[in-house]
Amino acid sequence: MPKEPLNIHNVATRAGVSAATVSRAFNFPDKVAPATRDLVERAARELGYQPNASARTLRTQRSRVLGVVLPTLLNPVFAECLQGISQAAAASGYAIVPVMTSYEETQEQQAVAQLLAANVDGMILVVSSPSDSRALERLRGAGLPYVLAYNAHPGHPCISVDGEAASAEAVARLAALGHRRIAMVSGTLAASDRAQQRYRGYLRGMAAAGLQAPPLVEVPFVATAVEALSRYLQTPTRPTALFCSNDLLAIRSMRAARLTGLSVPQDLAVMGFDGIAIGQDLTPALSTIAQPNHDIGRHGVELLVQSIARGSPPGAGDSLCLPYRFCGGESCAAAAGPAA
Amino acid sequence: MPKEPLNIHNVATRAGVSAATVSRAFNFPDKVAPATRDLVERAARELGYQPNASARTLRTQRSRVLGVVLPTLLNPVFAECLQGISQAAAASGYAIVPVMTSYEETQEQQAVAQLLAANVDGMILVVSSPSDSRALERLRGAGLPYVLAYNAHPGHPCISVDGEAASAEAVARLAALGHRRIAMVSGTLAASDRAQQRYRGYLRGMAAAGLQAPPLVEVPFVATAVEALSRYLQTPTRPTALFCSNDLLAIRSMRAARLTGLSVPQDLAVMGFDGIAIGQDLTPALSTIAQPNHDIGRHGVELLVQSIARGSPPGAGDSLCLPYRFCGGESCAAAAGPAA
DNA sequence: CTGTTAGCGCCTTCAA
DNA sequence: TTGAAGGCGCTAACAG
Repeated sequence: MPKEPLNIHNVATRAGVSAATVSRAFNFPDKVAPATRDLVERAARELGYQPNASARTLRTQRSRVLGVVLPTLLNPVFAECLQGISQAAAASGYAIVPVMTSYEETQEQQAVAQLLAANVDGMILVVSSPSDSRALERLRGAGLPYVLAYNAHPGHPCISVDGEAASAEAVARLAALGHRRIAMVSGTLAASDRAQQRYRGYLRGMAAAGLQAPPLVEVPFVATAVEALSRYLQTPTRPTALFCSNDLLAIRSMRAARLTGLSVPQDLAVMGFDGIAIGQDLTPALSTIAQPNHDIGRHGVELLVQSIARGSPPGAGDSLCLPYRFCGGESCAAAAGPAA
Repeated sequence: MPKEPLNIHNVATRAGVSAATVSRAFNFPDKVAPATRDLVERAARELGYQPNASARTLRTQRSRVLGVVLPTLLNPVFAECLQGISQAAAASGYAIVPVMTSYEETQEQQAVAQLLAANVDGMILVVSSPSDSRALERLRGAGLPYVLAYNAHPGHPCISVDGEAASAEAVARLAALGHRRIAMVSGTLAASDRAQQRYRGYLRGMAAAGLQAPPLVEVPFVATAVEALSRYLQTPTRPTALFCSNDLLAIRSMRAARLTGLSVPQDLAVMGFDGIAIGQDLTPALSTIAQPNHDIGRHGVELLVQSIARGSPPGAGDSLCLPYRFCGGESCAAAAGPAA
């Protein structure tokens, strides 16, 4: 039983019309007589026909697919963002092709190349460093619409939050609680421009509060983060507050504190950054700078879809700086008074 | 500057050969003379040429794309699994198109229809109920290779763990700790066959331990889960141990306990199910049944890739039951002795 | 309003 | 080893 192909011709024959009419019935229902349309619709339904996306893409040069380049899904920030992208894309009739890069520049390049070959109509990317990215150069060269997410850079269209201001505010809040020894915890600083931006904000906030910033606590390896932090928290000059570059680090810091015998927030205040959902289900609930992860994805999609509709790629001028929200939580409290 | 199209013909001209030769140089490098191959490769590189995926797909009927149907990325279980899928797919030269269904059967159907039209070479799905799924019928009818993930069903190829046995074991361990009032907490039971499977295992485990199972605690809404659980934990006949249908529920249960003034694990033991990574960074670290989420995704991809290579879809006989791992954690302890 | 025609870019016989 | 030709399924001019 060699099943005959389910193409437009087949449907046309069954409906007693031409292929062109079937095509029109699908793409411009108004341009076809109601009676004919019914004929076509019935034939298509009976056969279970769906237009072939590849043929359509080949012919129209539009795939209705958006590429997404992300570091990883193991950090809920990006999972939440991708969820937002997915929903917004679906609402606009787009499919998505995500590619994970593990924070590696070479993988970013490969991802872009792969997605270009796949004929995506646009791309949303989170890169490690927009300044000198070969991947972005390539993209710009191709003239394909793209938007950066989370990254902030004057030369590219970006959906981001002002991480520097947010970090400065976070520090200010900790200072207002009476903390003076506020340390910043970060992953490898070089691996992410967000981390660097947040570090700048931290330094600014410390300066504004008239505090001296202790050395940055860099925790490069996830696997040993809790251990490293525990050791750090046992030093006699340990800080009374930690500002963490992201929520996962903040959660690990809380664990390190507990393992060290410190209670959060009484002995140690912990502030995160990102606003991942699970932070609010912990006890203590995580104090953090919440980014609108879902909306970052959504706005990225909308910017792309609009630009595709109007036929010109988004530019740096289309960048959007979304508001962040300070999320009180329970992991920060007033500093203990000096040992009286 | 009307940029000329970057097609195979163009490359051929520049290399001084025919389009067919360029095609061969890309697809069967051995079937072309080394000298000619160099010519083609150089021309392609200079032009930045990459074969057009849509045209290739149209011609060969193979897209090198796998569809993935998931409930949501907001539960880290699926994010971790998708990460595994993504890596395995990339390793085999496949791209992925994920579609989120919000646990809704109608969305599952749409997702399958959409992915079929997109010419994916195979699909990995997590559905709410395989037994009577219109989506799966459609898929089977199309003869497209597919695998279920997490779902277990004798009529379909599945990558899963024995959730019933695992649940029974979890209960046995709680019973061994001296707990007698062990309640199960679950989301909407009807929304997921996994939840039902785990509930069966719970009942079996209770029976085996000679314990009477209190009524199932169903927590349908995520937003009010902590509140509902807090109320539940204030009842005088509250259990001393909670077996939760998934880790997110377990985490919320721990928070509810704390809010109610109970400490975990001293006053209340909490056991989860899933093994999401973040559970191990909490304090107390989550005791749970860990599933190999990454590997579930990976095996799904490998099964599909193999079946595509051999030209026949996977069958129920190809199902894989992966081992789960009991993860000790810190959220379960011996039951407090009876008030002496 | 509908049909005819041509071609999107590629692969794959078939012939040379 | 290479080239020529046809067609995958669809859409968009252009006729009618």
